[in-house]
Amino acid sequence: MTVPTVESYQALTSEYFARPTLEVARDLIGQLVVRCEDEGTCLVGRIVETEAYTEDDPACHAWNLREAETGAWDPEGRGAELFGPPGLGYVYLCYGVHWLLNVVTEPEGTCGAVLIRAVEPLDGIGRMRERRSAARRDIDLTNGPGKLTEALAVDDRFHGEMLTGPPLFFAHAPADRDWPTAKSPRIGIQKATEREWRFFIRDNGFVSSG
DNA sequence: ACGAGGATGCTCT
DNA sequence: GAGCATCCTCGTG
Repeated sequence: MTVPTVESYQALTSEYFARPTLEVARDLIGQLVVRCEDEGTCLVGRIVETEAYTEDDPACHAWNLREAETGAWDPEGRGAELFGPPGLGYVYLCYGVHWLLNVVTEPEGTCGAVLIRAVEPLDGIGRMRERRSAARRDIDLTNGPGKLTEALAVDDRFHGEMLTGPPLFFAHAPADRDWPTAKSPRIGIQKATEREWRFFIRDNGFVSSG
């Protein structure tokens, strides 16, 4: 049994994320999240659920941050990082308890991000179990946005960092399989609930229950 | 299986 | 003080 190393993975580049947010959110389904730890070994999960957040979106943290007249945005306002370079990490504390992992999309100067809501553990499951002591079953290791950050040791260290290389990055799946992908309204929000901006692999047990 | 309620910290009113 | 892009525990069936 070989332990996967960083060299095994082809990272998704900043150019990959410099596209329309909905496109990126859908394309990320089936791709990998790679979290490198000491000695070059990695925790790896397959992305099975995402959500899109855009500038024209009342549910987005940076909604209304741009001034209509000048086109500028308040760099100190909440969510200003969402205007940053594609591939940037946007990690924030939810309900004062859980870190949630987003990756910034669209060209720099345009607001957008994809929330990673669930992954399927592929490698490093033993270490995920250690971190997720509350998970009774393996199915509960990473089937939610706050759960996967705990399992993968993701916190605000990655807020404002580029996620295009180690120690935390996204990567092409080895075999580009076509997963049966479905969409639905986003989970846990009160605004713009009619938009079907959540994407997930149909019948995958690691998708969050909502 | 399923639902209620609490934890906990940051932002904005 | 209210509102959150959530999760866990502990009740009841």
